[in-house]
Amino acid sequence: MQKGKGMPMRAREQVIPAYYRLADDIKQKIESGELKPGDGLPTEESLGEARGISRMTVRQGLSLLLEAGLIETIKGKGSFVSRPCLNRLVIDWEIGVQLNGQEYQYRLLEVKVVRSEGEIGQILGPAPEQKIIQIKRVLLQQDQPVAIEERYLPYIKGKPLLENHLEYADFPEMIAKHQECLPVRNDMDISVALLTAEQAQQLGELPQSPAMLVRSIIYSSTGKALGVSRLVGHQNHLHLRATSYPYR
Amino acid sequence: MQKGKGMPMRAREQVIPAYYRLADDIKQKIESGELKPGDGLPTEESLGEARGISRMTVRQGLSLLLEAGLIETIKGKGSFVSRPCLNRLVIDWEIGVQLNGQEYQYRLLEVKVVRSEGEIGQILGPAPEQKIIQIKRVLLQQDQPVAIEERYLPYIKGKPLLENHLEYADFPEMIAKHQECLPVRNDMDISVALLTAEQAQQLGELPQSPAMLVRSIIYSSTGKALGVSRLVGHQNHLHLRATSYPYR
DNA sequence: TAGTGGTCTAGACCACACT
DNA sequence: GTGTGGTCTAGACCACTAT
Repeated sequence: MQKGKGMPMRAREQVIPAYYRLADDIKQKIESGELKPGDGLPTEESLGEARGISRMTVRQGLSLLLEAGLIETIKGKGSFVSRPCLNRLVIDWEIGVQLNGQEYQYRLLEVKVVRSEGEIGQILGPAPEQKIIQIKRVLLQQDQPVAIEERYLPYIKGKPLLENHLEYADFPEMIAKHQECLPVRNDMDISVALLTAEQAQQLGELPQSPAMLVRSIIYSSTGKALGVSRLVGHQNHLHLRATSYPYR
Repeated sequence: MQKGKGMPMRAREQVIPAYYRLADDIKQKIESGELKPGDGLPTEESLGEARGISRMTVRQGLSLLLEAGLIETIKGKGSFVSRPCLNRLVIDWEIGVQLNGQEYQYRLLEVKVVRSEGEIGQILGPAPEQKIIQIKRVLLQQDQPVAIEERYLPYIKGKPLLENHLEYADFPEMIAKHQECLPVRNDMDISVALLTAEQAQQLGELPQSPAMLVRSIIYSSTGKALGVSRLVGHQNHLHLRATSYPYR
């Protein structure tokens, strides 16, 4: 723990970079209330002079706070503490997490090639001759079925779906493997639905029971839909948790 | 529009900063497929040489791509195109947007002070003598009630709730005005619930009708709960839309 | 040992906001 | 005009990776 000659002060300080320490100090002051939303920060130059670091290094530190949404900067005026935005929320979509964090298993129900029609056909392809792969799986917790997932993706010659993908891959991963285009966007729609007779039977519920429906559409960078997934979850087992954007 | 002597080439290029143009060019190459996930980028030095800009400027550009999740950098090895993460989704929680984007109105139903008890009491305060303000509002679309919102926040002396806040402020904003601590975090839980008799009556539905329930808890930086909100939405009117993190 | 990204400097000029 | 943040340079040394 001693400094010693092999470890000069200079080096010790560099274990944590100067720009990071600056950002951390200011973050502390904001979270402790010493700096309140709307308050102005010292100028970049004076922040650097106070710590003996150059302005570029100060800016590197401030850019961290900017990314995190802790401050805003206005050219010609200065940097100011911003009010945290609590209306932008992040969902980490890992199905295991959403199922109350408990263990779960998959069981493959069905894989078949269907015609492009109905709602899914509308999304996936205007060409009516387009063939679509449909994959149905059931999610189990302690051998109890808790949700049904249907995935739809265009049938592409020479891009077979490997068995282990069918069993284990999450949807964006499966699409990345099966498609020629790179998937770059995922749009989700979360709503309440009533179980169809078939779904109810597979879940061991009564038809018309309420359930959460999560529909997900994967797009390429050109805006082409590469796949659709529909997850129908038992109301008592499927929750979605979201939290406001980092503000770390 | 001519360059003229007042507008040398140098200045014209600076309209869009060099670091931004670098980032944009690389982004194009990734989205067009010229650069695929896993591919390595040229070194920072060579990127700079090719464009006649310094390495620090190159790094500023790459940091944009890093933020956006388009690339990853590994010290000592290089920068690499990353596979976009489609499992992190963002919800912009603006109630108007969630209600199918249509116009809506609020109607205040009730404001009262209640004792801290039950689920809300558990969250808001261990002190049983703590008083809690309860605010109930109904959301209307075209004069049709579509959702009920209940807000709970600790009663704090000398921090009155102004009438216009009751009517119009969103929840984080209301808490920021009424609380001494700065709200920094919002945890949401989205689930399916059945309408109580009272809720059904207020929404003009049958009791036990399925609905979407969005519970939101606002926290301070010390982890203290500053408020709880429960939004119960009619299944046909309340959707949540989420999209994968920018990847702009 | 050579190559890479990570950190940092001490300047410079610019555009913008105030007064 | 003065002060601020935005952009940019031409170096430097470091730590890490690979060979």
